[in-house]
Amino acid sequence: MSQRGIDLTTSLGYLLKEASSALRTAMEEALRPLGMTITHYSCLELLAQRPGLSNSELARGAFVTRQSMNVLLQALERDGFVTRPEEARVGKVLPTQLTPRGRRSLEKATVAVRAVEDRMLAGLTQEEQSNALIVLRSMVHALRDDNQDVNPADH
Amino acid sequence: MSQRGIDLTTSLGYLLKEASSALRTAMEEALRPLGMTITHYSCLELLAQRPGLSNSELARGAFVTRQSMNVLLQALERDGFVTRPEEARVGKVLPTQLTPRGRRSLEKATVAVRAVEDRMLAGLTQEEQSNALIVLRSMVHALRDDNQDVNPADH
DNA sequence: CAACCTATGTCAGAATACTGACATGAGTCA
DNA sequence: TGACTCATGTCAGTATTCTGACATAGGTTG
Repeated sequence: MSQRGIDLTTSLGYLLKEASSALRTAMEEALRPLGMTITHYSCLELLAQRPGLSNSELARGAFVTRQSMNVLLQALERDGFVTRPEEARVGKVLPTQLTPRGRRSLEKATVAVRAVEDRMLAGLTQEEQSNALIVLRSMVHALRDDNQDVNPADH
Repeated sequence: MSQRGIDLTTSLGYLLKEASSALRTAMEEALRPLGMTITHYSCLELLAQRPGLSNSELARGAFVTRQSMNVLLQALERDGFVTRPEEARVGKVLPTQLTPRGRRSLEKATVAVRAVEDRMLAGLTQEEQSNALIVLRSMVHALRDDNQDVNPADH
């Protein structure tokens, strides 16, 4: 009669959280010697690949609120890792750029993070990895707010 | 010469974080009407499946520190969702039990969480799901602290 | 037995992220 | 043009989690 619980040992949701937690811990340990946090690193990595990203765009890319990213950006700007124009050229958007110092800092972090990711992927075939990519993308898509109960309409 | 960045669009680590973030947001929205947080729910679910778990064991199962779980347990005990003995029968371990009220509260939450998980799994075949389980377990294992560079020695 | 190590529960302070709120700029629509 | 909606940057306060620290219980090892 009463609803049975969710079996944690076979729940994809639980295992997803476990894997994410393990990755987070490993990355924190790898970045700690560099005095860098995960959000800190994510911000620099995003800026390296897509220079000129705004505060809100960086927030979405790093999976935090724009308020959290804002305080981080102010610290990064104060310490000379990034630069932002005084005023917006259009709207209120302030495009952010990496400084040479920010780029150097990111390079060390990338080495450390890549080592963690390589360790995580060890023991998985190329096919398993690409299958995992597909499955994770499907989960992300299915969980979107704007995807409550509509039929699968491909872009 | 210089280390190239990590391509976020094809990085399993980044996608893992994205999926985990999406799941977290969806679960928060589902649990908010019940006045329950994710850690809160995780604690009750763990106790339902393995009654008598200690504070530290619950912390590991919910992927938080034992300090965080401790403050949560004190609140849950104060509000009558769980009970703990005054003194430890052996060592310092205080086995925790769900109260009837805690069990009722959990049942509503399980329904909400199951709906989220079903939505996440929609569009995935049974085979894709079990393959994803295997891949995630492999990642978790590879990231363990006590698994730095030893040869694959099974259990 | 004594020294050591590990695990646990707990308190206190620090760090981090979040919610709420406000003003402003851009696009839409009647 | 004016009203409306939406997104952005930012400030302030709150909440949650973490790190540091301590005392204690149990097992291990010499």
